[in-house]
Amino acid sequence: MKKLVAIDGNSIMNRAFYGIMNSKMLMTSEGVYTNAIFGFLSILFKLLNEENPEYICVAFDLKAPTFRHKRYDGYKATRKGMPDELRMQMPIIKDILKAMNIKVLELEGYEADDILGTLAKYGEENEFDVLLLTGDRDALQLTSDKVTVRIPTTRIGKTESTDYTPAVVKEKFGIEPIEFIQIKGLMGDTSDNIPGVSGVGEKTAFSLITKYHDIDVIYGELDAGNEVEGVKGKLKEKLVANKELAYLSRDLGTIFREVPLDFETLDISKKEFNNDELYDLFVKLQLKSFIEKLNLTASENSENNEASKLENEELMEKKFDEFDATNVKEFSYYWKDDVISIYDGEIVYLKKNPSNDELKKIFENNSLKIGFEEKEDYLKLKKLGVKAENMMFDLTIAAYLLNPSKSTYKLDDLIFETLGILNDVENKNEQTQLTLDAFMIDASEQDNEKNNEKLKKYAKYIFKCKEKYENELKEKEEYKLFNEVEMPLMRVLAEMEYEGVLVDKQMLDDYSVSLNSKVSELTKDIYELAGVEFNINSPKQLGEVLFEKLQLPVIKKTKSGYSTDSEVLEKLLDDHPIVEKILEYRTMSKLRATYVDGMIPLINPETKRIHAKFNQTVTATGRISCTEPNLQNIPIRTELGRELRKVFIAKDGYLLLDADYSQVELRVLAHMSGDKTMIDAFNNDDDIHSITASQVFNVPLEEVTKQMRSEAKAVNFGIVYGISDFGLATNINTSRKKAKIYIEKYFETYPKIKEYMDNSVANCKEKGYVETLWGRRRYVPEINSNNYNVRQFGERVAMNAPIQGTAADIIKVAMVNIEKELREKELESKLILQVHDELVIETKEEELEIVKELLVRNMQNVIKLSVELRADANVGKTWYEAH
DNA sequence: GCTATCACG
DNA sequence: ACGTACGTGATAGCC
Repeated sequence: MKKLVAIDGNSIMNRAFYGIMNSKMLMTSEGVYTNAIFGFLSILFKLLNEENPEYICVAFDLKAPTFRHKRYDGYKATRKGMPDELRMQMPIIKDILKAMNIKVLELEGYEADDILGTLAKYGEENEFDVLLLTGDRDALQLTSDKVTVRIPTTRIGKTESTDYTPAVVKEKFGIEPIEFIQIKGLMGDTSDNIPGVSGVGEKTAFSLITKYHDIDVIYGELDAGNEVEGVKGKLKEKLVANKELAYLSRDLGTIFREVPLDFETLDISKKEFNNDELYDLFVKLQLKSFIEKLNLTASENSENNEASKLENEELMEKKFDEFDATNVKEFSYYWKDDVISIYDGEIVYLKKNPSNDELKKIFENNSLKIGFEEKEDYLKLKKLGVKAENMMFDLTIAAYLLNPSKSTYKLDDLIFETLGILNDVENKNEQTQLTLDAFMIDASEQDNEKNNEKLKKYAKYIFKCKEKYENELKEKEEYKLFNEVEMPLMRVLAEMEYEGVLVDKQMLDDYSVSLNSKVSELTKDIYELAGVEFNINSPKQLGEVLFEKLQLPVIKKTKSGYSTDSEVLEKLLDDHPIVEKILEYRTMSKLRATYVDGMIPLINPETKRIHAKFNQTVTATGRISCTEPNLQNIPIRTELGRELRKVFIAKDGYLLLDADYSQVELRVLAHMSGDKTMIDAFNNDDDIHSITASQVFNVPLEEVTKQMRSEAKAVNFGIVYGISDFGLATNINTSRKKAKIYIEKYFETYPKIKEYMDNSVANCKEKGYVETLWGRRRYVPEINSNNYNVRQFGERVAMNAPIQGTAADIIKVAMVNIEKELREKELESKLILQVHDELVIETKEEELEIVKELLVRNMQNVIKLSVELRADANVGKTWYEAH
């Protein structure tokens, strides 16, 4: 039997949109959402693969009113329109279906459901095996011997589904498929605003229909004045009173199966995909995985023929010996494992197992090195004794500046997005070929050859990407930031990683032992107080003990159960002695797991130092992040945690010199907003939080209490984060009303700040991005969302990113200047850490005074703002003393 | 792989 | 009526 598949396009797109939305907001770099398209196609390709139907089509609803609207004014009246993020994906999916040569059916006056019903009927009458794909349970009424309804079960990341045959329907719902319309008649449908019989819900409807199968039977008996078993009292009254509505609802809920489709001319047979059109669409939508999955290729006929040319043109190759870096102004390279490929814009060179001398020939010269993740190369070379020069165009960093919100910057993705080339499509095809031929040709030899070809292409594509990126950076006025801040900083970060920070391993080991004994003691106490042994680290088990066994009041819930975070535990302190122990346990076990046991294996046995990674392309705001380990979140707020800083020490003859900015973000805000009151406060060297408190709480400066200052501080922070009354209220534990008054007062005190914030939001709405003082951009597509929460988030981002980002710019410039001056003055002190507003230098004792002056001066003189930048320095043998 | 928690600026 | 403070990373538990 031939297979016919009919899909409810609206319903599946809807499912896909909400199904994938939470996991990741898929969209192209220009802000075109693709999550529903991605989900729809994932489901569609899976279906095509598994079913391989001879006939297939997709039905969509049209906006025009249907016969149901004419029948009943209220039909779908309460339905909200689809969100813009989904709406914009509808025409695109239709274009894709067209390129796939899959028939799209839309008929004025009918819903997709009706088209599915009509096709199903046609299929039944003409001996087809019909499969209906929809997310809507209403379609279950269509199942029959020949018609199966498939409903995807929305699971994030997976496309699973349930197939409904009449047997499955009977088993799950206890009724025949066609009886679903009777159910509709009784219970209606809130989402479509079908009334049903008021007061009759799911339970009653199913029990009545299981027994009587048809509302005609029920009303027949009732009209005849007979007793109907199970229909008494209130229920009987309601059924009688709402008879008309019941019949209307049944009609509305009945899928119409006589849609005027001309089956004579309708061609829904499955055809070949149009490679060129699909390729172009997927390139535009940046949906690389589908190009891979379908083995689509760039073609000369496609819109993207530039990509196809680039991909197919012959590469001129010369022997590596003929490469002379001093002869070219720039070249790109790709270095993987033991092979390095080089492209100078015309000629490609390949070198296997380069010697140190050969590496020097490549990298120790003045020509511009264009690469991918150059920091890693710089470090690798430095460890080999090669000093890379003019390594000043890194694709990752360029791509990051152009869009800092991406989660990864993989080379294949960058090539795909900028050049429209999918780098390993060919490779995939050939790989299957290769296994077949393996017994005839030396596979590894061929493998190597393929690999070399790929490496050469990488070098070329990196060169081509650079041209585009350079232009784009210039267009967006981010080139100076790239060339004068980020690229020089890359080297500074590499040097910092190379240096690392010295750790007192003995002290760390001792700390581990003492924490171990404290943790086991606490564990014992907790078990005793709970009267049961359980895993204290499991929030689930802990929740059961606290809130079920011990009956403590539930303060807050999480998605999966009781919340047991420190905020909740603080509130329960007086209710049970176990709470204090748990809080202490948490502190200790956090210290042990993350900062002691987690850190020990990261000490390099040769240098005795921790060489953490400083990442330059992670944060959306321009800050640096730090991993393996994260040295930017070493405890300081509690004395116990702070002790840990004693293990970070300076080597013999050296000291740790630590300087941090005072209130950079607020100073940046004062400058960018131009608020005179705040500028004056900073320039008078006043305590900004106290000044704020005195204004907001309406008291003279001398009468500001600690409590008031602390709350004013929270308001200042809140302002920087893009304040809301709710957020401030939870933070300082007060009412929303009071928080609102504080904010109003704040804006009265600093009127220009209010103006600046409003302006940031308005500007972002118009341009789609915000920028820092150095022109660093962050795109904020959320700001035009129809979803209130998403939009609010966008607005906060628009307020916060320029401030946090400008502060990041400032310290980055300082770092570049500091490293440069240290180098030029041939000092032996080295920058080793950055913690957002703090820098640490391991400084030679004899150099201390020079370096201290140099450090503070460079931090303060980054830029002349309308407020002074202030940095304060401290010295010590350990980080504990220095900060 | 996701969730909850907690460490920092 | 609804739920939000901004930016990160590491660990443990759990599916």
